[in-house]
Amino acid sequence: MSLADLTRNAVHVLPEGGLEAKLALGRPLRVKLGIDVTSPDIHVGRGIPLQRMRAFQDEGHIGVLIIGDYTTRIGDPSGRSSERPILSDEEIERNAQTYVEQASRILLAERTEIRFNSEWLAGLSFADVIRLTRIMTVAQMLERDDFAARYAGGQPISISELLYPLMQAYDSVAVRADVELGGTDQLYNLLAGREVMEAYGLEPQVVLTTPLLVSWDGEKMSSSLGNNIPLTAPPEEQFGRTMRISDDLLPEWYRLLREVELPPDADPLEAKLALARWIVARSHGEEAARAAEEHFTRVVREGRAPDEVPDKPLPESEVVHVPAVIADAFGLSTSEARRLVAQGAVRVDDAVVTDLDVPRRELAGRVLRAGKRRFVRLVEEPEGRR
RNA sequence: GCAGGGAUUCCCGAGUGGCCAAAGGGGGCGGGCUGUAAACCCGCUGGCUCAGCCUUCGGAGGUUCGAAUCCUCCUCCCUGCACCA
Repeated sequence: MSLADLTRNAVHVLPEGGLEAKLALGRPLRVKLGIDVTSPDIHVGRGIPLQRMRAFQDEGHIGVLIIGDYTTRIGDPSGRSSERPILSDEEIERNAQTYVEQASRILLAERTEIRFNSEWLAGLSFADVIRLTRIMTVAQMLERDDFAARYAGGQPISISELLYPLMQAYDSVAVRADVELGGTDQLYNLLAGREVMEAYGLEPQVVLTTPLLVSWDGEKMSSSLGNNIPLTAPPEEQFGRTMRISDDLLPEWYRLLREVELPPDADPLEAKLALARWIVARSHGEEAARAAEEHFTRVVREGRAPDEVPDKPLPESEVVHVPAVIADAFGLSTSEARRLVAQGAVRVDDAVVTDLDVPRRELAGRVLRAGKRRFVRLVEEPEGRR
């Protein structure tokens, strides 16, 4: 029974029988999951392996969360056609710090061990690195799909990128992992971990992969594509983004995220709303989920202004140049703002604005709206002044 | 090292002296429609208080009345050859 929980939704559990053997050891297993810090967000898709880690924790095992602060300096090329940008130390540091908090929305804190891989990677000597590189061959590396594709397509592959799987594999050595979790795109790296562990005289880890979550655009969820739902995004944002998925993604999302089957006769709208509530509630609690749904109903379904609209002081002049106000209030260029006006997307208290210049008295105290989701209340008094 | 090819607006990708703020697609934004921030249809998509002006086509110079387009140098990428104790 517990084995089924541990491997729910798993795509690969390798080698065959390996997990059973590990469990038979009768001690808490060390279950590793490495995460890169290239982006400041962990999204719900990346939360899937975290959910697996949680399942292990619920059975008394230890989750070892590895923050790839050092590996990020190289950039994992998995599934990418080009090298990731190298982040500055400050950015890496800033991202890493928020990860623990984000992951805690899913993990059991008391059974989580958090490690930064700079802890051991930074101290390796050149000779140590050479020893590591001897374990695998170029041909083995080029077997990896994305490397193979890039090589065949004449795309550049830097030597440092080839080192990535080895570094990640060495993490497994350093933390003595029993099991390593990851998305299916990580299969190669996880298996490399087995090989490297063996070369260092350790019992190789068991590899468990989970499916990649397909987002509303049909692509795998990814922070760099912008089709993601971050675990720490504001409630309304999480809710709205969830509502973007098409109905036929619902069964998959139910299975992978909620870990239940969507009843075949379920009403799509109700099911999607329930899913959105669940996602928000996991991150922010029931109350926030309720508020997010209310916001969605009001703003998106009914097209009305939300309860809380931020204030925006009007400029001093008698006649107000609307594009300038829009640009300033919503962080757009005045050209973009002009286009919005030209397209009839700008309203003041539900009346469509057609003039670029409007007398100040017709604006004061009213709600300015640009498009469906941008609202601001125009006020007389500049903030912080009296 | 040698020889070719390449770098275009957020991305991909046309454009090879004026008709170019630059085709087309993607993405994004907006409007319509909708249970939906889905799908679909239509429009917009460098900046600027905008019938005009200003700044873009890897970088720096140059030719020309006029350059993304021609020339020189530089940077980066790709391919082939050479190298391979």
